[in-house]
Amino acid sequence: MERKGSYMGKKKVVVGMSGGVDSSVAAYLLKEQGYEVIGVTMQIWQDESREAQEENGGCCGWSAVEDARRVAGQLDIPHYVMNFKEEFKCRVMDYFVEEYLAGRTPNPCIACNRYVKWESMLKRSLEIGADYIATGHYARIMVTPEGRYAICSSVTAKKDQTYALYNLTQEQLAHTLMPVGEYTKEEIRAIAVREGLAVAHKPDSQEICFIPDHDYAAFIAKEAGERVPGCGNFVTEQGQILGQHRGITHYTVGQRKGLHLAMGHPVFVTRIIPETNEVVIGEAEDVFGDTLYCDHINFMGMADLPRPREVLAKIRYAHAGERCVIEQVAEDVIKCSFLAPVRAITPGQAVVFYEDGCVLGGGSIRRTNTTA
RNA sequence: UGGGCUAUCGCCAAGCGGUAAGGCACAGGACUUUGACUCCUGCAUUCGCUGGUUCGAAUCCAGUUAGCCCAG
Repeated sequence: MERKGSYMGKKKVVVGMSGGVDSSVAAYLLKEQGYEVIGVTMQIWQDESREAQEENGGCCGWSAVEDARRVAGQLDIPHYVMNFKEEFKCRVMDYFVEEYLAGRTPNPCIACNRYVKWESMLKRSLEIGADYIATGHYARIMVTPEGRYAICSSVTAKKDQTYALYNLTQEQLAHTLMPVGEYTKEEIRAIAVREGLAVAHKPDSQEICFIPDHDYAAFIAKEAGERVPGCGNFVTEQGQILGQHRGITHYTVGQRKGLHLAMGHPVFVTRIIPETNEVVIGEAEDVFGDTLYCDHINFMGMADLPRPREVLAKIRYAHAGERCVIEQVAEDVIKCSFLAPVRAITPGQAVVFYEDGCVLGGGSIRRTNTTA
């Protein structure tokens, strides 16, 4: 495998600047490397209350645009704002709500990456004559011996962001640069300080940016209106009713806190059944499973899956990964059989397959045998 | 209406005359792209109520209230 992009000469690149440290340094590094750099900040949602955003310091608020503009000024590069509110609403926020209504736990960042940051921003960038788009992700893009692009873990495993990028297409990767993937978080911050970038000490953003108060259920209720599921029963796998829940949108598989169930020992959500509006409760060991099926497959480092293959799979962000055998069992369905049980396989979350630190592909978890 | 039993934190539950364990739940904090997991911290001046006996009672006594069981 070889590095991509470094030999490309004087090319034009659009850097998605979130106003944070990472993307600011990304812009700086690319300029140093000789690219013609254009800074772009995406406007993807708008909250009426400004305070909420300022304290959140998220990737997409007001301060984001102002911070990005300030940094672009320091680097002496042009800066534009691109409006992707419609795409974001449709592909991220609506998706987020629909998944919860279906009893699943969505990962909006993955959807945002694939459809907004890349699909929309790349398209618009190519239209204005750019050769590449770049971001501040801690990941690297490699070319496999077969000539396919693959996202690979950065040198800093602890700030790895490859999981959320598994869904990018070959076409998108062909036009993407991730300059900060060559550095550690500490090095990036040091560069920001050394260069006197205005955002050098800004804290990392986290949590879902379009729900600053973290009240997911309230957000879903507001968006879904009449369709929001109401109270229902907490039940055991045997059907025994343990109590009332506040609506399935309040829960995710593996959850312990917030159940208000005093069983004498900790209990966890093992399954959510939207058809009956039930939340199934079980013991700590009941939330382990060894098989899952996923769809919405995206092949990245591997072009297809003609025969079973053992890989490392991550079933949620910040998951270390487990060995498993993957096998294509239908058009757009891969079965994943873990060699050892994994905790809280959650429908809606992504499963991402790795080999030697590089993303082979992944999908969206549908079915599991967590309880059966 | 007689007889018996039980009443301790939101739930369960230690305690048996010496000055209120613990678990769960909950709250706050750390971590975090799952309100996930995990970890840390906090959480009854008070033991159904009223009196009494004791230097001292949640623990003993009397009465009272409530619930459960048996008898009708």
